[in-house]
Amino acid sequence: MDKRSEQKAKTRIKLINAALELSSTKGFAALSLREVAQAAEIAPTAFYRHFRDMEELGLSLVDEIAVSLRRLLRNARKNSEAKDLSSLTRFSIETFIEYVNENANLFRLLLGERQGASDTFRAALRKEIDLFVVELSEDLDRLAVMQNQKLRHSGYAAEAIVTIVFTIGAEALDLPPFKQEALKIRIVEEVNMILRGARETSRVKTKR
Amino acid sequence: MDKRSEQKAKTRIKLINAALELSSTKGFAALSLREVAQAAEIAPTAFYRHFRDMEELGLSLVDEIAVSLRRLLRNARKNSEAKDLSSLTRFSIETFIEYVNENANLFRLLLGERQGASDTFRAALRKEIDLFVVELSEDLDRLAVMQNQKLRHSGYAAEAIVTIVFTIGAEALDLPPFKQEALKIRIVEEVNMILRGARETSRVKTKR
DNA sequence: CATCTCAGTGTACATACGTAAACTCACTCC
DNA sequence: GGAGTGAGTTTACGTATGTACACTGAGATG
Repeated sequence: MDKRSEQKAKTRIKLINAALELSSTKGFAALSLREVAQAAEIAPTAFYRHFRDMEELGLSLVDEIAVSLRRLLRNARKNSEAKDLSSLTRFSIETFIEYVNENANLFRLLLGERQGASDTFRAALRKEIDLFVVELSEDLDRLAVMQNQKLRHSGYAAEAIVTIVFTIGAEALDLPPFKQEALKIRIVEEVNMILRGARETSRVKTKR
Repeated sequence: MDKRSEQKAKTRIKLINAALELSSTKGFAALSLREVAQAAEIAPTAFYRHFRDMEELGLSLVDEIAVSLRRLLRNARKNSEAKDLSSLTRFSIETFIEYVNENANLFRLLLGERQGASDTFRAALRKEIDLFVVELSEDLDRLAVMQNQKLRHSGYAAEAIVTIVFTIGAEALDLPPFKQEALKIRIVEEVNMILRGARETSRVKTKR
């Protein structure tokens, strides 16, 4: 590869990381172009060689989130063979919390900017989350078949699960490791609740 | 009441509303003292007669959210007599969506600043949400008794429900009214899923 | 090798920021 | 009714912001 464009790519990454780093403490909306440039160790005006403005940088961050989420999904699937649903749930959530810890800044951005940010920004994030929900929904269906069970509207179940896991999981970010254990249990419990509720019981005990 | 402090209270409210208004588009963290003062139609330096800095204003906004949430809960309860659980769920969620629409800015702040903001800010919001969860949890218990049912860990159920309702409900903010109907159905469906999963079935079908 | 390209720099400017200080003047209070 | 109070204003400051413009110099190109 070009030595020139290689160097450019490097600074671009420096900018992205700087923005990620800074946004985790004060929120992306509060970042200034200059402070990002400074953190990336370039002159303010060099910023424009990479992005038109802060909004465009923001969209690149969303891309970053997107590939990161896909990696997460891929990893979770790879290790999900030949397990029963309950230990699979537990395992997936551990994978997830691990991911959250490793990508704290990305994750903070993902959740923090769902509200508040610009329309473009918000829409881009929504799209990524929806995609994640769809994938999980398909996994749930696949799994139900494998286990000879029926789920009703796995779509709703998936959305509910993603909402819970993402939102409660975000709290892990501010917690010391030893407290994260309790959090995991809470999440597992709640996800199981949803799965139980989604399961089509062979004969439901109706009161009347 | 004092004519003087009456006037002061009025400007204070103007400041709070201005901040609320502005924060809904760009996020609270991105607000400057000067623009809030300008929106409230006072000189920038008069801001200090009311708050030490923007952080203190923020905490007042959280207070505003707190009383607003309590009002919501009170209203929902007042109209919840003599209903079965499923229509009660539906009704509560309609009340909630109505509330969200009427307090759009407060609500955006509540959700948007859960991440991102300062520690004090975040902690204050967390406290309010937790309180809400506790109240809902008690309501669930009370209801279960009334209907002669058993719930397991209503606490988890309440947390899951609040998370779902708040997060998905927040999407209503960006939706035209005619699309909000579909959203309500989604929420109702997911909440019912959780409630079904939380219900202690008289005899659980265990595999082994 | 001469020339071109372009990521990054340095300087400059208008504008917005937070806040200190000294002020005004409608009000409260004795 | 005269003194004191305090919400709000005006002026002023040092600092940070976004961005235009002219530049440099290492690396690509023919």
